Amino acid sequence: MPTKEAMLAPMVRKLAMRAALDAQDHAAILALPFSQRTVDSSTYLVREGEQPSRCSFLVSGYAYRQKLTSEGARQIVSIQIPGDFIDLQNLFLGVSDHNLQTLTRATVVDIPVLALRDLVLSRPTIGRAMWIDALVDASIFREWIVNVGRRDARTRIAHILCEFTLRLKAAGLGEDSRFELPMTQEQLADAVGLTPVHVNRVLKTLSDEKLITREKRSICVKQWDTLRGVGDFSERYLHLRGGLFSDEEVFAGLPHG
Amino acid sequence: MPTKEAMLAPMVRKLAMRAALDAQDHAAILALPFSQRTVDSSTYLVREGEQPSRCSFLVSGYAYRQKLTSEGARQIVSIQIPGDFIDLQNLFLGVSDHNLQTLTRATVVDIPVLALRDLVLSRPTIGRAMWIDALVDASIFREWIVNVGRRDARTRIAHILCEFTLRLKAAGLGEDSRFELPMTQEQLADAVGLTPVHVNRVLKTLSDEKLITREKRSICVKQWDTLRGVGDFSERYLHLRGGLFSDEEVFAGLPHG
DNA sequence: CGGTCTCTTGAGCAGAGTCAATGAACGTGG
DNA sequence: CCACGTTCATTGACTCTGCTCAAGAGACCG
Repeated sequence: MPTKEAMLAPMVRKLAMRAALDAQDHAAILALPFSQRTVDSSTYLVREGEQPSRCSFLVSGYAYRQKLTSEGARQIVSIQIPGDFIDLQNLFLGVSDHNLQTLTRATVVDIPVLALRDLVLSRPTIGRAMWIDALVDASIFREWIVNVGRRDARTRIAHILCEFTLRLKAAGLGEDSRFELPMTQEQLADAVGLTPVHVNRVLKTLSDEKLITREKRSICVKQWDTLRGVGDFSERYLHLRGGLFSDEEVFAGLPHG
Repeated sequence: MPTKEAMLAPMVRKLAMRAALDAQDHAAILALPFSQRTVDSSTYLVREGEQPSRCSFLVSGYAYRQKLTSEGARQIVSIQIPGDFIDLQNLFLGVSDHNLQTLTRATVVDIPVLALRDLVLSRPTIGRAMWIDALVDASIFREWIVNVGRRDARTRIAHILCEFTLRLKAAGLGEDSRFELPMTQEQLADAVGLTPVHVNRVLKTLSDEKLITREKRSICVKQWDTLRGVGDFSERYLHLRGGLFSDEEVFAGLPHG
């Protein structure tokens, strides 16, 4: 049984990436009330229309936010990785406007909204860090609109692979440029607004061209520079620089080509 | 020459819709330092890569945020209407990740980022209102991802028309369900991820079916209920209820059909 | 070992794009 | 007040990217 501190430590790490927390900030975060749960993949954490009274933080595992159209089509609007706040909008919005679902078995920490609001008010630096987190989230949404609205299938998929690579790297996950992508091709399709069949064909060509390799659900970027070009990818929208990463750190270890 | 109070009054109105401001909050907003400018249509207010030192508030006129792909394609990621904060992300993000451009001749009020940060810290209710504003923004981005990713052209365009109708109505603009849409079909196309030619065809069919009427750049919704159905539109994501609007107010005056 | 889920591949189709020409609206200067 | 240029809207003909339908192959699991 992990201690309370051990469960909230990833949250300290996350917020410390966004703003310079002092010792009191650390202590205030670790003093938060919370509950913890581990759930199976495909579990709904929040459903559209609900009024959640807590905000969740993803300790381990992956999750995604999705919305359904009346035709039954699903669009994934974001992928959350370990160390992400997954529904910070509950902090101030009453009713959830989307569904939040786990991608894999996952452990989340739930924090009462009211406690988090107090924290944001009483510790300005933490408030700032959370603001930044929410704003970066919004920036990623904007890029996804561009991705889905104006890029062709090949570019779109290369782009999202680049995004995962850098985000996982920034979160300290994945080794070199290999990363576990625990998504089915159907889920990937729902994230980029394509059909699973077409995603499959595009992945095949990327793999035939040796830009990536695939095994099971793990994808390995073999030629970062080329994939970056194919995906029309610029990391500006991830706002990694705002944090503690220099350019060298961001790109270190990614294979040229 | 309008007084200082007159220029900032719309901002008070906007924030008051998001949270219950008291007299001190009002005074604090009206005491903000600011400069004001009126610019022509198509003027860039912020360019991607810049580090703006001020946040802009749109007093009159329309604006949009857009990003360009390396192919030269443009995607509009949001439309801002009078009374909107148009780049609240400058509050805490250093480098702009998108371009901000006026759609029409517009008057904006620029507020130094530092002054706004102080305000957010010193007046918690105002901070809360701005949080909500940013979170609603993000919610709209999510819906746009769905719109562009999973809806066909007809549904997509009907949906965005519904969004404008309600947002303009909530902002106290537009009479009945008539509203001025100061966009070219090319701009509308860039907002929904289609080509101008196809937008034109879809608008024609909507107009042939008497769901809307068009004159110049003004669009009038004739059969709200039907258009809402065609556009697979649900207003939840606009989070109007969080504010001062009841259901009756939101829908009042929209023509049935 | 059968069932289910996911991946893969082919064949044919269609929604939206491209290219191109015409027309309408508007502002400007002569 | 009219001629002209520019911008935007409209329409047709044709193309193509990505979708649909369908079948088969792996992989995993109880």
